[in-house]
This record gives sequence, C-alpha cells and structure tokens, in this order.
Amino acid sequence: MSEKISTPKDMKKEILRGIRATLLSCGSATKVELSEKLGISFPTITKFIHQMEEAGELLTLGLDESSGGRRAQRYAYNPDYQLSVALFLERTETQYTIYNSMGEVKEKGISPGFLLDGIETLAEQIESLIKRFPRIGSLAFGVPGSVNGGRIIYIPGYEKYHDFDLKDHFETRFKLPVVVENDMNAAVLGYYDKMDVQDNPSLVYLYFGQNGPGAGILVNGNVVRGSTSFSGEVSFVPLYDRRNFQQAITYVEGTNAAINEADRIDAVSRLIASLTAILNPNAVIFNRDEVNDRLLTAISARSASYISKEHLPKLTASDWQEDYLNGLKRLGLNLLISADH
Amino acid sequence: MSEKISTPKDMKKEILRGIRATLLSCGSATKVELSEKLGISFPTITKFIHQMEEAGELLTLGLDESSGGRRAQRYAYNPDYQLSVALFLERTETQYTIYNSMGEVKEKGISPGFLLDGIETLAEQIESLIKRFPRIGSLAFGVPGSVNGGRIIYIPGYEKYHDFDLKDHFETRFKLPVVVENDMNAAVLGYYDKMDVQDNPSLVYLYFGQNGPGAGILVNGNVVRGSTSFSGEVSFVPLYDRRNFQQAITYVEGTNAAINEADRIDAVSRLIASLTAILNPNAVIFNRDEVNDRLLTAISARSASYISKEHLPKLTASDWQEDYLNGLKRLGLNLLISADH
DNA sequence: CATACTTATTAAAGTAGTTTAATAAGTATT
DNA sequence: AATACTTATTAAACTACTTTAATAAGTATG
Repeated sequence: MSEKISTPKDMKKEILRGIRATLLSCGSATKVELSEKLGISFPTITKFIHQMEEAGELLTLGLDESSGGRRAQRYAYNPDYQLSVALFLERTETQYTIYNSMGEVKEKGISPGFLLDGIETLAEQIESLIKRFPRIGSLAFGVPGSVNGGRIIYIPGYEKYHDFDLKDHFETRFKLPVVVENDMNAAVLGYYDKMDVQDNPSLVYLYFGQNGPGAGILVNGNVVRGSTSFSGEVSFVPLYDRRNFQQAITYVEGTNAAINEADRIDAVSRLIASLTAILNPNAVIFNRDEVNDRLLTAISARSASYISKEHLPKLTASDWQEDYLNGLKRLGLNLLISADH
Repeated sequence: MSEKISTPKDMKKEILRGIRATLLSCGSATKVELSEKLGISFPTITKFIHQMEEAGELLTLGLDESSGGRRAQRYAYNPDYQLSVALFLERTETQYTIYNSMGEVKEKGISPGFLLDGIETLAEQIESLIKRFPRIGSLAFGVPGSVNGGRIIYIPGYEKYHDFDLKDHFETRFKLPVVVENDMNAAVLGYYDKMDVQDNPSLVYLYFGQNGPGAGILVNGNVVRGSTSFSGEVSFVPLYDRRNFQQAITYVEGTNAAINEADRIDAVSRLIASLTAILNPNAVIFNRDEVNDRLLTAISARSASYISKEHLPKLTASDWQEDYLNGLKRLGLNLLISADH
C-alpha cells in the first residue's frame, strides 16, 4: 500500500530501457515499430533515438523495403556499446565471462576464488578487468548458497561470509550496478530466458549433484526464496514411510542395480507429483548430465500413477552450466539496459 | 520484454489510486503527508484533493495541531462514496455482502444460486441490488472452482460452466469492473490483507472440508494458479509408501481414535515439511473450525522431526469464512480505488 | 507586542511528454 | 509524366506534472 508512484522524471529511464529491450529482443526496428510496441509517441522515440545514435549506442542498418510509401530507417542496438561480467564464485577459483549486450562472449578466464583467498584478491582482479574493458557496465555474481537482495545469507562451509552484502560491497567499490544470485536460481532464470516466452510460467530446475539435490523454483516468472531462504531444499520432502527424497535417491551399496534405478525413478516421480499438487509448474528441468530420454520417459510414466497426466509438468533435460551462465548473463544485461544514461 | 510503458495519461489514474489507498490505509492525512508518501509534488496533490473534495469523495477532519507553524488541513476518505458487492457462488444459493470502502457491511443477503438456477436469475438479482444501492462500483465473485483471468476453468459438478467468462459477462452487462476468484485463493488473500503487512510473504491456507483437502497458495504476495489451475490440490501429495495426503487424513473406520489422530498429525506434519522444503512459506493457516491449539502444537513438534525448526512456517488458525469474505472485499476494493474518475 | 522562525498554501515558470497538422519521400495508376 | 495515395519525418501547439519563488497563517521569544 501507498508506495511511491512513477513520476515523469522516471520516464527517461523507462523509455531508454524499453527501446534497448525491444531492439535487443527483436534484433532491429524502425521508429514507428518502436513507437507502437512501447506505446510511446513517435516524436519522443525520435528524440531518444537521435541521442542514442550520437552516443554510438545504435547502429543504422539502412532503409527498409518500401511498403507503399517513404522507406523507413532501420535501427539496431550496438551490442558492444556496453559489456558485462558474469562471475561464478566457487571454492577454489572464480570463473569469469565477459560478454556483450547480445550475450556474445568476449573473454573467459579464471581468477583466484574469494571464498578461500579473501575478497580483496578478487576485487583487484575485477579492477584489472574493468581497466582492460572500460565498457564493462555491470557485474553479475553467481553464488553456491542462499542470497537475498545481494546479501549472502548462507554458504555451507564459509560461515565468515554469512550475512555479507556482496552487492553493496562491489557497488560502492566500482560504482557499477551489481547483481548477486544463487546458482540454482540463476540456472532456472537462464532456462526461462532461453525458452519461447510463455507469459510468466512456473518452472522447477532439479539438480542432483554430490552435496545432495536442490531445486531452483520460479513461480509466475519470479524466483522463490522463501522466508528463511530454504526454498528448493527438496532433499527433505518426506516421500516414503521412512525416507525423504535425499535418502530415497541415494544409491544403496550391494543392491540390485535395476531395482535401485526403479526405486530412484519412483522417488523422482513422487517429487514431481508433490511439486504438481502444490505448484503445478509448467515444466521441470533436469541436468542433461544426470538424466537421459529413457529415464525421463520412465519418470513421466511413473508420475502419472500419482497424478492425472494432464496436470503434470513437461519434463526436459538441459545444460546446467549453460543455463547458469545464461541466467547470470540475463541478470547482468538487465542492469545494463536499465542504466539511465 | 518490450511491453507498454506507463504514459503521462495513465498518471491521473495512478495518482488517484495512490491518494485513495493512502487515505484508506492511514485513516487520514494532510496534503504534505500525501505528497511525501506518494512521491508526488504538493501542487499536484492539491489539485487532485480539490477535485475529490468537490465530488464528495473526501471528508475534511479540520485542522491539525500546530507543529510550530501554520496548521494543516486533515483529510479522510469518505467511505460511503463507493460501495462494492461480494458474491459467494454456491451450489443452491448465492450469498451477497454489500460493503463500503472501509469494509463496513451495509447489507447481507441471499440470492438464488446461479450454478443451479442459471445466470439470468442471478443477473436480475444483482440488477436490483444496483438499483437500490446506486453507489455500487464493483463486483467481486467467489467461486468454488478454478478461475483464471475472470474465466471459470473448472467447477466440479457444473460442467456447463467450464470455460465460462464470468468477468466478461457481468462487465458488459453492468458496465462495472468485476473480479472473480477461487474460494481458497480469496481466503489466503483475505488473511494476507488482515495481518501486519510483511513485504510480500509466502502463505499457504490449508483447508480440509468434506470434498477433500485443498490449499490456497501465495508466493511473494501473488496467488499461485499453476499451468492447469491444479496448484493447491495437496490431496495428491504422496507422503507414505502407499498413501497420499488425502488417504492419510481419512478417518479409518473401526480403528483406535488416539492412534488415528496421531497418524493424521503425522500426515499434516509431512505436508508442512513438503511445503517447507519446496516453498519455505512464512506461515500456514488452518481453518479454526478444523484445528485447535493442542493440534497445532503437536503438528509443529512433529514437523520439526522432518525439517529443522528454524525453517518451518508459523502455524496459525483463522476464521475461514471471515478470511474468504475479507479476500473478496479486498479484491472488490482494489477495483474501486483503481477507478479513473 | 514586535520580531524571528515554522509550516501550509498559492502562483508562476520550467520540463517532458502527447497530439495534431504540415512536409518530405516514396509507390502505383492513368 | 502527372496525379493520387502511402508512409516517414518534422514542427508547432498542447497537457500535466515538477520546481522554485512568493505569500499566508500560525507559534515562540525577548
């Protein structure tokens, strides 16, 4: 209730963002197309396009074919006008990827990890990146732990960083917009971004991994964090009389492999059923390295024994690493296109 | 991506809405207070307040005590300026409640139910209500079935109304804004509205009932509907080797009552654990008629055997009928305060 | 009780968008 | 080739908010 209302002075930012987003998602557009898509008057679009062209933010692609009248000038976004960096914080190292507004990778590399070596080492590394690529306009960090509003809530094994505001720290240091996100949430965002844009779907990204399973959850297009940043900890779902999800998918030494697989298929199917009965998501995404088509078909069939097929989510496999990177890219780009200059 | 942007012509509506919402939630305010809370300039607030006062939409409460300078005029919203009707569609009858902008009930009554008697009978009844209360400015329908965007997707037992656009039907007929919501979703919204405003919490309203249990789910303050409007159908969550939630809470004839209750407590606790591992909601609300403090304490204790206490939701009991009505009231009022006149 | 100081209100100028009309540049038709 | 017709662009008038300055109405103090 009673929040601030968007005032005329916020309009410049909104219009810039709209033009950038439209040009990037459509590839190119004419002024009329922009005006219609954004619901902004033609003269205003003209003014902004002119400014952006002078700044070098736009490319002119020449004239359209005539549709019966004067030919229109076609514009595209200059993808190298601004760059962003995705940084994957891990135990011993920090992988970074520099990319442009089209998502094209400019450089990949490895920095010392801040979790072990401390934050200053990492900061210096970032500083040198910014020196070499002065067009870098935002930073996107991926973290294997809980994050809320740029603050690290919890990373298993690195208690000294609990409640550390990574976003604030780097924003004050580099005067650049920063976003911080959990790895699973970034992955589900990345997958969301990649797929054909359904309007605000619900998605669950299921990851097994060595440290126990976890899930990144999107509801109506928004990341779910939960009241204590515990959402997605599906290990704990009690699916059997005396086993939860984690226990049910753990390989039992010295048992029949075929039976064991069937048991694990049933466990995943029950989890899918739980997710469906609670959230009814559009899709559940698995890590391509952890499943195959045969397994997915089996899980799908088994799930139908718990809940009518029509309500079950689509089950798909995807490249986790790629989706994770893609999610951070998207978060970083969102910061770039929201810049108010 | 690339949606319409709020243009200056939308501002009037936004400002009106802001002033109304602030006055109703704060009780009263001065022009300066409104200006600061809404981030709108003082002259603009003055203009709008003047218009609203002339229309009779505002009450002047006299002058404030001086805080060292000229005393400020204090304004309040005239709660009877606009009315709204909440209509509970049920099998054999339709209960209606007419209330004002403060939520004060003006009249309660019963109409023929449209599910059995057809829509025209109900429409005529509403027409006569509007004739008697010409200040009615919106209609809010509660439906015991799935709803999406004002369209009834599914009501068990009334197949002829599947895919019927109730909102569109009554909006064209009465030229009034209409909102339609499922009963569980309305209840969870109503509870959300009642409690001290945490910022966008996640809540689950758990209802047992005769036709099997169901849940209304709010994530980040938004209603969860799911891809096929199946979300909240928690009956189907598989919690035991051979029983899902519905089966586990069904009373088994001829068994020991105490054991039976313990079993049901365990079933609910497991559901809470599942909800926590997936959504990690702030609270789970039960119908006051279906639980008591002793049960809640038992469920709470039992849940802690599945998931660490710190992550578990707060368990509370509330009046379902009241929350349901309150939710519809809120939805109807939201339409009133968004009116652009 | 006059003066200084606060705070509310009113008035005027400024800003940034929209709408509407005029102009420019092209295509199709006779 | 002249005319009618489209469509893109430019220019001028308009709208609605904000900012800034001026005024009004009150309180506290020497």
